Amino acid sequence: MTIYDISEKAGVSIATVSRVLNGSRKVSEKTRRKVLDIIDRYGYTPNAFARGLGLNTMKTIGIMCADSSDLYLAKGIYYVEEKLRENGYDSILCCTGYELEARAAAMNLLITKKVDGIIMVGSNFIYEKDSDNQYIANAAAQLPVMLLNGELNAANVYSVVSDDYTSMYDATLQMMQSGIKDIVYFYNSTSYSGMRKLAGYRAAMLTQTDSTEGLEQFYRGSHEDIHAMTRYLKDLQETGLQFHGIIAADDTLALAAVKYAREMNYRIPEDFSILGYNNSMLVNCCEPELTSIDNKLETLCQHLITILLGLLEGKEMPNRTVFPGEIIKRGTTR
Amino acid sequence: MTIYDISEKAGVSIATVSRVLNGSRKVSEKTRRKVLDIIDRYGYTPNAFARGLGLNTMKTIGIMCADSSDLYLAKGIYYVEEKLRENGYDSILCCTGYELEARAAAMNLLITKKVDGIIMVGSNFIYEKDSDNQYIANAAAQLPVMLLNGELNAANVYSVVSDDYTSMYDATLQMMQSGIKDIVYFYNSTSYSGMRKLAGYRAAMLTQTDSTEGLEQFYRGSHEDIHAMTRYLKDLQETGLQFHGIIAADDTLALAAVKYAREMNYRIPEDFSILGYNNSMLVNCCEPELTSIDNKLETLCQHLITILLGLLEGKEMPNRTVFPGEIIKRGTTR
DNA sequence: ATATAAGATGTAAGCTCTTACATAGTCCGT
DNA sequence: ACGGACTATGTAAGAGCTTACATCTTATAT
Repeated sequence: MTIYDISEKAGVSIATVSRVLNGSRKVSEKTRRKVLDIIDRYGYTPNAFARGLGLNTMKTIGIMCADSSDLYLAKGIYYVEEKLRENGYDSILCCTGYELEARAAAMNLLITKKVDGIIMVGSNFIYEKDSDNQYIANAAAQLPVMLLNGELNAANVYSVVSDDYTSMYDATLQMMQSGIKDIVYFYNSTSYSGMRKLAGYRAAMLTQTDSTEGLEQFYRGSHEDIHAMTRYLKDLQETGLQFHGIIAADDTLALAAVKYAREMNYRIPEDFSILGYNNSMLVNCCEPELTSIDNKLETLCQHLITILLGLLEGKEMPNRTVFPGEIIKRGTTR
Repeated sequence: MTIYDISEKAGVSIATVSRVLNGSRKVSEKTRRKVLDIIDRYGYTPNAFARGLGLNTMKTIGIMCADSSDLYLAKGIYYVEEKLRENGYDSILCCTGYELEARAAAMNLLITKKVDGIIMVGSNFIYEKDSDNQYIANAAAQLPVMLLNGELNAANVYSVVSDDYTSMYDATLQMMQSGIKDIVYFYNSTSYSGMRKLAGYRAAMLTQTDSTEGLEQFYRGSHEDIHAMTRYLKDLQETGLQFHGIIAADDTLALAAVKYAREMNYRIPEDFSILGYNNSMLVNCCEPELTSIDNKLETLCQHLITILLGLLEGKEMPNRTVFPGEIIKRGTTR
């Protein structure tokens, strides 16, 4: 069933059918009715390839993500996909893992598939080495590239980010003001936003201490393995390091911190404070419940899509928008 | 840059270029070299639409999923997507929510986009009413439909499922044999596999009790809100129902159960047993850690993809494959 | 009534590939 | 040396849509 069949049955030309299909206004109401009627009587759907060939777009956005099973990234994908579909676009998903090469390959694949734009969900690896980001800049030469919680100074690359620096700065200061000075920063990602968080922590610490040496702890293991994270903290304690607070770069790490503190028989929050990040469902999973920073993921995604759609309509759009986060106080901090 | 440009620069016809591109063997080695050389000198990539038009496929699989931010489904998407890409396919993702209408619409959209097959990740709503599944059967008339943890008796629909019934049956029996008779079944989904789990629980209970009346508790609220789940259990207790064990249909519900038991000051597992399902990262999030059933999601996904790829090559494939689960014993059961 | 503008529809070219069929070139056996 | 059987390559016809441009209607102004 093609446009020819329809045009024949409706007694009009294929151009008219095409116009009806595309909502062009140059069709009389009567003709439109007739064509629409035939179309759904015969259950015709246009061939997406042919259409793509003619229009040179298929209303599809590529989503790149290191790991769709990551709690936070999965939510990002969810919001982005939802809002795209509400606007008549759909999404090709590419989960790349964390290797640069795989990411660059995925990017090319998406471009080959003729997506109209690319959204990078999660900021991993942005900013590691400057040259490592070349693949993004290259892609941006052909289509708009949106960075959710990432940043890159290149033409046609647009960022929507949470102000992780400030959130972390404020939270750290708050914990210090509650009387804890020996706060470990526990993180597992060197992504753009990961680095911003670390910087916020560090800046706040340095307002009251000389150095954060030894306190910044980078955990390399599995992002899901709470056991291993807990063990890491125990090992750390056994090296002789004193600490009575942990600020974690995400809720999973924070949960491990809670576990550690319990095993050490610290009272939380009287003897030991813990702060998480992302305000995910995990905050309710421990006793006491986790204080965590909400970085307003849904809002970020909403804006990101608005900007992308604007770009696709040829409008000028801001190439960097920043949203504040919010500290959600619960039981693990004073 | 089109195939014409390349053919001209290489001094051959477009047919030859096309043959090189498609790995046809009817090209001399010398010509192939020459063409390949030009292609990558000019960085040419074939137009996916034109190619799709000609070949009537774009090596793309549609993935349907109710909620990509669900812990379990997200993992499913992850595995499926990974294995597809390893085999040269990529994926269009549609998150539909749980409404039938939205699911049917998403299905049509995928078909319109000319995907080569559809994978339904998670079994929600399959089997609710028979007529509700018509949209799946219809889609299957046009392309293979794969059900991960779902089932439907229709042509060209293939299932790969975990044997949830048996897992749940065994686990329930085991808990009863440990001495607990008043076990609540705590669930929140009427999906196919949800129903199978329930049936397993029920069958096991009925080997030792007359009825499970009042013990099967269907929770309707948010799938992430542990507070609400805990409250639900408290309310239940306040109605006067006696229970000293909870078997939950997923780990989130089980975590709420742990929380409930702690708040009631039960000792776990001495006074109170809890079983989770999915063996997700959540099992480490409580004290004691959660006994949970592992339904081998990665294995399921691997087989599902193998079957799909087989079908796409025109092979005969089994339309139903079942894998056993495994009870992973931890601290919440005796 | 006539010229003109506006609106509706049709014609045909174009988008970039794939591939059946035609042709040209090679090699073999007799 | 010639017909036949290959192999390598080219030609041209699709594949199903969009859209600029041409044409035909109809309404409007004079």
